[in-house]
Amino acid sequence: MNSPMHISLPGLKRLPKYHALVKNLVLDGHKNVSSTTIAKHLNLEPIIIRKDLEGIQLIGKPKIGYNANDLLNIIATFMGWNRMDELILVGCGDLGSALLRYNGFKERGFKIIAGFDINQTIIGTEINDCPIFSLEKLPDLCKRLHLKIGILTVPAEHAQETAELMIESGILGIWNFSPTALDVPEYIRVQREDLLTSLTILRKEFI
Amino acid sequence: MNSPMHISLPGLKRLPKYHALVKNLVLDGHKNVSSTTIAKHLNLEPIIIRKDLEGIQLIGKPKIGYNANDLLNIIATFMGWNRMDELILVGCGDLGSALLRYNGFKERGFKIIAGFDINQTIIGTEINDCPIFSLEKLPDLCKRLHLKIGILTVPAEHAQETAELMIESGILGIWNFSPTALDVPEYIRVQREDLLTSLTILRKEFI
DNA sequence: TAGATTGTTAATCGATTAACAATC
DNA sequence: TAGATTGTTAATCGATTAACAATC
Repeated sequence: MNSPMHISLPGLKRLPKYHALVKNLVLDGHKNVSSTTIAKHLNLEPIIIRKDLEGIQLIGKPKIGYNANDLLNIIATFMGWNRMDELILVGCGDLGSALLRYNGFKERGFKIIAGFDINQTIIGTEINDCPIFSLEKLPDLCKRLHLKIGILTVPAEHAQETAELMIESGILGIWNFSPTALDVPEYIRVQREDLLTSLTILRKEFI
Repeated sequence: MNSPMHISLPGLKRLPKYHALVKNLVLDGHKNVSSTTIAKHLNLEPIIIRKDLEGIQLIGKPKIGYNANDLLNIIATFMGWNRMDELILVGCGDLGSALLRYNGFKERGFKIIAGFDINQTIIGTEINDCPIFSLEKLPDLCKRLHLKIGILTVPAEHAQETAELMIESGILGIWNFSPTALDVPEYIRVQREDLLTSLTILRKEFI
C-alpha cells in the first residue's frame, strides 16, 4: 500500500549487499531467494530485507520468496548500474591516480572521461586510458559536455578554490575526497568520502 | 547526566567533519567555536553538534562555545588518530596497490606493514615502502605480530577463501573491498566498503 | 495438508529536533 | 545589562522490530 517508492538510506546502502549475495546464489543454481536466506548470510533480520525490497517495489511470493533474477535486475536498475554517467576527476596525485586506475567504476555505471591537474609532467599523459588535461581546460570541457558530477582529489589546501572552479564550470555534485569541509552554494550537492572512517569504526570494536 | 560516553553512529561519522572544519577555523585564529558556527558551515542543525560533542564528553561554555583545541584533541583521541595500529593488506592488484600508495592511513593511526599476493612478479617488491610477500607467509606473520585487522582487496572469486585464511591466522576484523558477502564466524567483524555507493547516492539526486 | 514465507499493521527503539532555563 | 550559547528535558520523526493473517 506504501506504493510510492520509498527506501531508507540505510536500506539503500544494503541493496548492494543483497545483490552481491544473490548473484552468488544464482550461480549456485537458486531460482528464488527468501528474506530468511538473505538474512542468514548477511546477519540481518528477515523483516528488514522484506521492507527494503518492498521499498523498491519488488514483490515476492509467500512460501517461495523472491525471484532471484528480478531481484538482481531491480536492484541494478534502482542503483543506476544500467545507465552510464560521465565524470571528471580533478587532482591526479596519489589518490586521484589510484581512482583512475580502479576499474570498478564501469560496472557501477560511471566513466571517468578526463582527469585534470596542474602538474606539467603528467598533463598530456593517460592513466588507464583516461587523458590528463591542464586544469585550465576544465571549464570548457565540462560546459561542452554538460557534465554534472566531479571527483575532487586535490590536496586539502586547494580543495575550496578547486571546488569553486568546478561549480563555475557547471558541476552540480562533488564527490569530495579531501579532508576539508567545502563552502558551497545551497544547490550544490557534496558527498564527502572519508575512506578511513569505516576502518576506524572497525577498529573501535577491538580497543 | 548522560555521562556514560555515547554517540550515535551517524554522529561518529560526523566527527571527522567537525575536526576538519575546526582545524581550519583555528588556522584563521579562532580560539573557541560555537555549535552555531559549525552548523552554518556544515549545513547542519546546531543542536545536533551539541549532542554529538556531549556524546564524547566535550563541555562547552554558554555564550563562548567550545574550546577549539580541546575539540580537536578529543575528536582525534576518540577516533583513535593518536594511536597507531598495524594492518596487513591482502591482494595487491589495482585497488590494493592503490591503497598501499595512499598516504592517508598514517594520519588516521594506521600503518600497513605488509602486503600479500600470489603474483610472483610483485612478490619481493615494495610499494610505497611496504613489502609484498607471498600469501603463504601470511599466517606466520599475523600470528607472530598478533595482528588483528586486515584489508581484503582480492578479486571477488577468491574473497571467501582468502578471508578464511586470514581468520585462521588470527585476524578478527576484515575491511572487505571485494563486492562479496563473506561467510564468516559470528565473532569476526567485517566492514564491507562499497566505495561507489556514496557516488551512487550523489547521482540519484540528479536523475 | 502442514510448514514456510510474504506483506500488512502495530509497537518499539533510537536519532533528530524543539523548547527553554541556566549562564557567561 | 542584553544577547548568545550551552545543556537539559520533552516531542517528533523515521527506521527497525514484532506479531500475525493471508497464501503458495
